Amino acid sequence: MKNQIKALRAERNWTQANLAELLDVSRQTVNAIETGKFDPSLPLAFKIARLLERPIEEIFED
Amino acid sequence: MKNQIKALRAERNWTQANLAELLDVSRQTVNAIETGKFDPSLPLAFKIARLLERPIEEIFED
DNA sequence: ACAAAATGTAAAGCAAGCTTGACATAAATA
DNA sequence: TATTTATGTCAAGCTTGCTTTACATTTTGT
Repeated sequence: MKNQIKALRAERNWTQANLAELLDVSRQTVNAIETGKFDPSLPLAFKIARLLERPIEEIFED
Repeated sequence: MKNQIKALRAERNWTQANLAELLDVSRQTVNAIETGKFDPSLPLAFKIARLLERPIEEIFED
């Protein structure tokens, strides 16, 4: 599953570490999701969508 | 995380087994999600949303 | 060029998602 | 009422999501 996290994060000038802290997960988790190593859980996807102010379907693509 | 799967499924007169087959997961998985035992993975949430013709955010609530 | 910050990656371990098989209870129907 | 269909639940096992620690590489800034 692809996603637009890296681009949306960059728009905000957030580092992976910044985003990780806001999401309350580890930096490695953010990196792994961005680089497509795995998909976030549904609750984490909701948190990401809220922070990046986009519907889940706009951030993630199946 | 709560969800509206049971109601949306009922609208369509689908059994848990019907939905499970359409989603390509086990009946127990559908049951567990409906009864709140656990949340679906993000890919499964996408499948559910497509089948039930609603955005993820309308089906699931954090 | 150099140092610092950011990103990528790996291993080991625990938690959550999902499987199959089996059985109990509830709801629908003949 | 009796039988079938639907739902709930449990256990054991496998896979995936996420953690911490650690280190290598790339990018940024002086």
